[in-house]
Amino acid sequence: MSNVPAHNGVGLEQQFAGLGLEGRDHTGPRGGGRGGRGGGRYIPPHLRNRLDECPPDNEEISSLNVSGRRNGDVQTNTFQRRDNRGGGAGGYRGNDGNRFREPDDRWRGGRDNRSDNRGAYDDRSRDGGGGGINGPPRNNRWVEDERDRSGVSGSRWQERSNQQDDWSQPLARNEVLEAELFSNSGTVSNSGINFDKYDDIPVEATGEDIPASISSFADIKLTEIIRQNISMARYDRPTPVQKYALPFILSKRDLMACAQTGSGKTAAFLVPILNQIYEQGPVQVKNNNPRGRNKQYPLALVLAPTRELATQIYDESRKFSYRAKVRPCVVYGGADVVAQMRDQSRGCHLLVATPGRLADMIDRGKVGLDYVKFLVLDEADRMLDMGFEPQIRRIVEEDNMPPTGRRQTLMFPATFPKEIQRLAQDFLDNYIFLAVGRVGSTSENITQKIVWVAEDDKRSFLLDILNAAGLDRLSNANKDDKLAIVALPPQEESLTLVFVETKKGADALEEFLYRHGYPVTSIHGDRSQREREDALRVFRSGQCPVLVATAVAARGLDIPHVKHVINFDLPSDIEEYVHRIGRTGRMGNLGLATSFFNDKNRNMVRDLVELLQEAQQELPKWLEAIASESRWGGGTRGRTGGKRFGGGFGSRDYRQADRSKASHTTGPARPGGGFSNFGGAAPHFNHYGGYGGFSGGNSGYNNYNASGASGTDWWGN
DNA sequence: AAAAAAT
Repeated sequence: MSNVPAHNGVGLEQQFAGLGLEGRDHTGPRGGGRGGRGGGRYIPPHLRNRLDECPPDNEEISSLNVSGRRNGDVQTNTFQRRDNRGGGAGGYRGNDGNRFREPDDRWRGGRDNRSDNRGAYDDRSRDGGGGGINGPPRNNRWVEDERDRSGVSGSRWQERSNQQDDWSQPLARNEVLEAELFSNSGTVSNSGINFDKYDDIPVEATGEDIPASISSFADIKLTEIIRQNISMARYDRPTPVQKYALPFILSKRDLMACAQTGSGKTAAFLVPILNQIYEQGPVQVKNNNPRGRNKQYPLALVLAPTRELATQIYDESRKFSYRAKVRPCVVYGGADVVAQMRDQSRGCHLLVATPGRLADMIDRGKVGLDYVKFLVLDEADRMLDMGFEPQIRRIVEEDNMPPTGRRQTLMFPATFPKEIQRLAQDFLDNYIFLAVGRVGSTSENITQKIVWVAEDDKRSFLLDILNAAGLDRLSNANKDDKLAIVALPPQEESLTLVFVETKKGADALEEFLYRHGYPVTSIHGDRSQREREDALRVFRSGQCPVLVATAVAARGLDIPHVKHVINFDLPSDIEEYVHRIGRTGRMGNLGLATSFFNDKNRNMVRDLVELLQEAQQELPKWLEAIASESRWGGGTRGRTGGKRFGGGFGSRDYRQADRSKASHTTGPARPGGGFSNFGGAAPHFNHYGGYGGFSGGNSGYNNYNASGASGTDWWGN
C-alpha cells in the first residue's frame, strides 16, 4: 500500500501541473482546483493560471508543430494535397473516386487495384467533404491550424490571445464534415439496443479512493465540445464501462479495465482524455530538435494490436475532436508511410498507432513521445499474444515518454493474464482495476448453436444457412456478371460473418460462395491493407453482406448489425471462439452464432460445453456425450503450465461474473465466484501470485491450448 | 502447423 490518502487528494489540478506546468503549487488537496466545477463561467485551468504558464525563453509554444516554421517543402506538399482534392480528377482523389465506381472493386474488395492508396483514403476520411467534392478543402480546423502556426512562428508567446490558447471552445461548424462524421450515428447505435440488458452487466472496481461512478453524461463536467459531440454521436446514455471509466480517468487515475470492445470502451477513454486535453490547451514544447522537421509530439498515444482496430479508434476520435483544435492522427503498417508522415505534419495531438509503425516513425525522428501525458494500451492482452511486448516496452520505456506516474496510463485488456499483470506493475501507478462483464459474447444476447457437420458437408450446409437468411443474390443467368452484383441492394441488416481457420480456406470459400452468386468478400492477413479496408467497408455497408474471414477479424472489430457469426471452422481454443462470436450481439443487440462441429474439434469440446452451460445455451445431447467421453479418457484439466492465463483468470471468470451480478462495489475477495475473482486479484497487493482458486488443481482453466485426450487439434495433430 | 505486425 504505497499510497496514503493525501496522495489521492490531488484531482485535476495535478494533471495540469503534470502537463508541463512544473514548479507551480496547487492549492491544496481538493481545494478550489477541481477543474472549475465550482460554478460561474467555466474557465479552463490553463487560462485561470496563466501567470504560471509563461514558458522559459528557450521554449516556444507549439500546439501543432514543434519546428514551428514550416519550410518550403512542406508547404509544397500541402498545396499539392489541396489541389488533388479540389480537382477531383487527378491525383489520388481521382483514384479514390474510381475505386468506388469500379464494380469489381466495389464488391470484391478491389483486389486488382494494387497501388497503395492509403493517402487517398486518408484524405477522404479525414477532411471528408471538406475537399474532394465541393472544391477547396476549407476545413475550419485547417484554417485554425494555420492561424496557430502563425502565432507560433513569431515565437512571441505573449502575443497569442486567450482565444487561441483556449482549446475548450468549439470552432465553427462544418456541416459537410459533420454529416460525414455523424450521419451513421443515429441509425446504427440506437436500433434495437437493449439497454435493460446493459444495466444488468456487472461491473466492479477495485483500488484505493475510487471516484463515484456516473449514471449520465450530465453527471460530469465536460467541455462544450465534448458534450456536443457526444450528443451528435447519439451517445445518450453511458455504457457500463463508461459510467466507471469516465470519472476514473477524469480524476487522473491510472486504470486497468478488463472490457470488450463492444462495451463502449473506445469512447470510455477517448472522451475523458480529449476532454482533459481541451481543458488543458496547448502544451509548450521545447524545440530540442531543430533539425527534425515536422517532428510531432502527441499529447496522447493509443496503441492497438491491429490496423483495423487502430483505424476504428481513429474514426471514433474524429467524432470527439470535431470542432476542436486538437487533431487526431493514425499510423499503421501496410500503408504509405510518407502519406502518414505528411498527414502528421499537419499536427498531431492524439496519435493512434500499431506498435511496429510507430517504432518506425520514432526511428525516423518524426514522432517524439516526450509530451505524452495519456497512454492507452487497447486490447493489451492481444498485443502481448502477438509478441508486441518488446516493441511496446521500447516505445513506453526507451523513448523519452514521461515515466509511470507522470503520465496517465490506461490499459484495456480483455483478460488479465500474468503478462498483463507484469506490464501493469511496470506501467501503472496506483491504478484502479475495473472489471466489466461481457456485453455480448457469452451472455444471453447471443444465441449459440452447435451443429455437427462433417468436413465434406460444410459447404452445402453453409449454403443452406445463407439461403435461409434470404439474401439477395444473383440468378444463375448472370452470376458471372460482376456488374450485376453491384446492382444488388445493400443488405446491411443481415450481415453474416463466416470464420475459417486458414487464409487458403478463406480464399477458397469466398470463391465458392461467389460462384454461387452470393455477394461475398473476404479478409485475411495476406491481403494488402487496401484490400482489407475495402472488404470491411463493403461488408459494413451491406454491399457484400457475407464476409469470409480468418482470425484477423476475430477481435476488436466493431461492426454493427452482424446478425450471424458462422464458425465454418471452429477455432482450436475457446478464447478465440469467444472473441469470434462476440462480433455479433454488439452493444446489447441480439445475435446468432452457429458453429460447425466435427471430429476435428474434439479438443475444445469441454471448454465449449462449459461455456454453453454457463451462458445458458442449449446444449446438444451429442455434444454432451462427446464431452463426457473425452472426460473419461482423461483430460487436460488440472494440468499446470498454461501460458496465457497462468495464475490469473481466463474468460471463465467473466462468464461467472456475468451470472453472479456482483455488486458494483469494491471489496475483499468473496469466495464462490462472481467478481471476487477480479476483486480478489487485488492488483495492488498481489501482482505475481495466483489468486487462489484458479491457479491450479482441478480448477485450473489455464490450459486452453492443450488438446483433449481423444481428439486432435484443428490441424490434425 | 495459423494468424497478426514495420519493410
